[in-house]
Amino acid sequence: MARTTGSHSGITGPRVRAAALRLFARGGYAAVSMRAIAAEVGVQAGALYNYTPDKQSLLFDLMQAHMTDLLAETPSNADRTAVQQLQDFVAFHIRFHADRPDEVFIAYMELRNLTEENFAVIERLRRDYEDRLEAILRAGVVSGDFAVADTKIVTLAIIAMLTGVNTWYRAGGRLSLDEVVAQYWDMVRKAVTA
Amino acid sequence: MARTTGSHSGITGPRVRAAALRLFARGGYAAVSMRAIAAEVGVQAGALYNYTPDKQSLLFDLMQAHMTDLLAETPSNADRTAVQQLQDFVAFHIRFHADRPDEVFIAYMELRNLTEENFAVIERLRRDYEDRLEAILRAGVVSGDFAVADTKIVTLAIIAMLTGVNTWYRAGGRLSLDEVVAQYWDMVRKAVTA
DNA sequence: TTTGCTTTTGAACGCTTGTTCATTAAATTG
DNA sequence: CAATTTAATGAACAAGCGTTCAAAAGCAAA
Repeated sequence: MARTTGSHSGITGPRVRAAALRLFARGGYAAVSMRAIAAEVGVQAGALYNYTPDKQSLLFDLMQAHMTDLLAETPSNADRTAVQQLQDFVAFHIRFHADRPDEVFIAYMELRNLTEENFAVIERLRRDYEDRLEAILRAGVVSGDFAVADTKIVTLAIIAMLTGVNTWYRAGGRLSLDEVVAQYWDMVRKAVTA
Repeated sequence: MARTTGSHSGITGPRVRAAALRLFARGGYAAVSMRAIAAEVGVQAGALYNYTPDKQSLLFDLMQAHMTDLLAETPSNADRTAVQQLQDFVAFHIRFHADRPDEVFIAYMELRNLTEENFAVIERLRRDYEDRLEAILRAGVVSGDFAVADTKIVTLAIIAMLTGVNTWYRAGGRLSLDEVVAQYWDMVRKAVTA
């Protein structure tokens, strides 16, 4: 037999990406075989190559889509004060990442499994995101609201702290996301306030 | 030929662990073959099994040694105030981790490549370390020096922030380690102070 | 119902994987 | 120098890897 009953175009593609996302996040890119992804989809390994040229592209496309979404949804309202913009950023970062644990995990853990060219693309997007936060911090320093000696370090420190939420936060746990956001905002605000 | 000229007992073992450490940190556990480790040592793959029962033990032993060292060297001076102890902890964490980038990378990235039993051991050591910091924070809350709503969250937030230093700090870079420690201590102090 | 297109199968390709072991050579001991 | 111990080789094992492709089967349009 070949084509199985009920198989349709347009549905297998997304299922391949979803399976790769789940399995890469769970076991790591190098440890997940194309046959394992195919099994998750319910298909033979050869069929995957109708939807991706190779395994590397599967990883890269997932990471690029994630970073592009992240940048597209990052709030930027120049009418608000630096303090307000920082608060918006903290809330956005925590919520966006909490919604996409698998994507976040892959984006941070599988960088070294990208080819050189693909890595450069993702790295650039990551820097763009960091620059959004650093711009807010610089504006706050200029306005006198923030007292930070080195905006680059504080940028990286804040992002590391916020992203760390994903290592322990689980929906339905002890704390609501609102409470988490409030507590992290409290720490960030105090850490940067003059 | 078998045993090569100049080969000695007692020297290959450490070299195997050092090679595994370097290569695991660089390429990831799953992507590094026993033959690649052997080549780094300058030996054939079979010889590795004089020094480790299998690949998994190689990874586990590296992680366990790292976590055990970390706990053994964590400062704990009950004579000092909570603020002083927190400052000691921040300085220690940054310096200890900056000295061991490969070990740190592996300890955070390769957890999912441990067997269930091995994972439980490492996870326990990690929690012990977190508990050290949380104890300091609780003492500071009791003494009135710290104002933190949830010591567990703040513990995880601080550790994530401090460990993030390893993603960008390089010896001989723009900032000295003293400056890095001073800036992070400034942020941590402000974030937790009443 | 036949034709043509799309999608999947299943086998095959060459290569790499972790691990074992009889053999051999170097180092050590007496 | 001879006997013994230690350590490394190199071939072999079965299994799994990413990827390709002719053949087969389902679907859509006529």
